[in-house]
Amino acid sequence: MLPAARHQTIVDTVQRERVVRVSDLAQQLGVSLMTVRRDIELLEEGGQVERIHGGAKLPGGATTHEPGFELKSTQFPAEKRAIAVEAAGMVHEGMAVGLSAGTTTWALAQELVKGPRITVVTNSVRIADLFHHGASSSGVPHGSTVILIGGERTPSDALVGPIATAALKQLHLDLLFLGVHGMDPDAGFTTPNLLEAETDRAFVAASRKLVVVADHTKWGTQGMSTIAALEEADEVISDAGLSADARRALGESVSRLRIASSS
Amino acid sequence: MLPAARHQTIVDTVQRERVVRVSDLAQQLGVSLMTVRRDIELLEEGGQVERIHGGAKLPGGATTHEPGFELKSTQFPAEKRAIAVEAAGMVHEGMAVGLSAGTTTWALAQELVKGPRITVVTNSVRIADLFHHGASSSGVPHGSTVILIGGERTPSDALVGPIATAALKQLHLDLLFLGVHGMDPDAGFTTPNLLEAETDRAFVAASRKLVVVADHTKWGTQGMSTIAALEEADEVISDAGLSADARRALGESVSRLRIASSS
DNA sequence: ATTCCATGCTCCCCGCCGCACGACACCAAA
DNA sequence: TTTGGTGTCGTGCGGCGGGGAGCATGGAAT
Repeated sequence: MLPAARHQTIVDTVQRERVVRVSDLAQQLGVSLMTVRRDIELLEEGGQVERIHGGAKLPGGATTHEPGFELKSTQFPAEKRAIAVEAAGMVHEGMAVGLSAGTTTWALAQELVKGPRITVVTNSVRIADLFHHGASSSGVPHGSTVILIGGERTPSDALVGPIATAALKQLHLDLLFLGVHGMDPDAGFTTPNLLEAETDRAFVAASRKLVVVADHTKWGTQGMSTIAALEEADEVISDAGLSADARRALGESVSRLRIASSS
Repeated sequence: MLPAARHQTIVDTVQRERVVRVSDLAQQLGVSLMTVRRDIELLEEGGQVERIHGGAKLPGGATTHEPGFELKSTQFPAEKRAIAVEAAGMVHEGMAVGLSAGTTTWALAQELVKGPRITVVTNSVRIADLFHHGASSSGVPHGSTVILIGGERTPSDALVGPIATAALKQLHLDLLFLGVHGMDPDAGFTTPNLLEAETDRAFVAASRKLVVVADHTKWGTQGMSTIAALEEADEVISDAGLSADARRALGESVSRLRIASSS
């Protein structure tokens, strides 16, 4: 195995596991402990991992948040935040707003907590938590009502399944912010999880207006399951990194394309 | 287990439970009390948790009004644990089990996590979290399926309301463990929260068998809203502190009264 | 054939962890 | 309030396991 391939494997493993021990890596890679240590030393200089006693972890204070999640949420913080701020501007007092599960919608939720009193409907436990005790920790109670849609839990902390879709059929939302894993002119808005796609479709059906929030990296990605065609979205909010191609295609398909500026 | 992984688990647990005790963490992580204390000390310097007597809590949380209050309120005394162990013995592989929200059912959930693979239906976010995260952090995934019933969130972390009751109407449970705030020969099983009582009634209706878990302090307490009459319970599990009066009254009303011994 | 370099090995050092004891905080009863 | 009891916290020491430096080996490039 080439050193470069080994390094890549180590980085991948660290990103996946958050923390790995030298001995495990050595066994997995079929090399000695010393080699792994030296690799980690190199990777640390490149800032790709952080060395700790007995192994390596992903760099930065990534350990401060929760499994697998913060990795994505810190990937493009500026862009996501900009999108969130832009999206939050669409929300007014008293509205019934839907938030699908995802890192972008989570960033949006962080903005909405600071905003006017609204009713939030979500299938993300994390987002519900944010409103629930995000409120109490900030001292002044946040008046917003949060309805958490039930169901079974996916690895990404979304609640999905027949319970969730049935609950959504009873509800009618003014506005839905949908986070997606991919958007593509052919496949439309997609997610890799079949059950989550079904729940997202129920979300879409329950809402009068669909706003997709997606940073530019989502363009061109096709998840396994389609949530909706591009044309079904009333608005798409993305960031300045979006390619000209994408802007053109989205501009033709959706009613309005907003580009959030990171300023 | 690596220190970093341990820290991560501690932070996750604190975020999930709001407060944890050193001894529980030590047991869960398989390390000594001293190690946990040292970890918490480090994490406190990083501002990720806040140290309190006997454990840790999430930082800056408005959960505390009086010093040292939190631990007491969330620890489960021997009685609750004994009840939980007794109740857990009724659960077998593959069953569909309902758990209402409450501290006693939460204690029960902690036992069930260690037990056979089952399907759990609950309206408590904390119980759902317990199964979800408890699994990943303990290394070996817990095979149980957890369905979280949706709705609006009460201060006690229960999800209630029409969404919740509608979801329960679709489900049929083998067994329901119901936690109550009070039980009384006249008022029956009660809770102070009207919405929660409604959801609990839906729980009762969805289940073939009703088991009420309640420590002896609940006897004689009348909450504002009645969930069910004493006669509706198939079993009641309480602890040795239950008065003779209570034992007689319950013995006449329910099919079976179990007293959990704290041994 | 020679040089270079990545790898593995070994010894020694150091940080981490657990145990035991004394000090202290919290709670409860008077 | 004071007093007693229980459980928690902090420190010192010893053991253990991982980290680091230097050297030997083997393969590849020159």
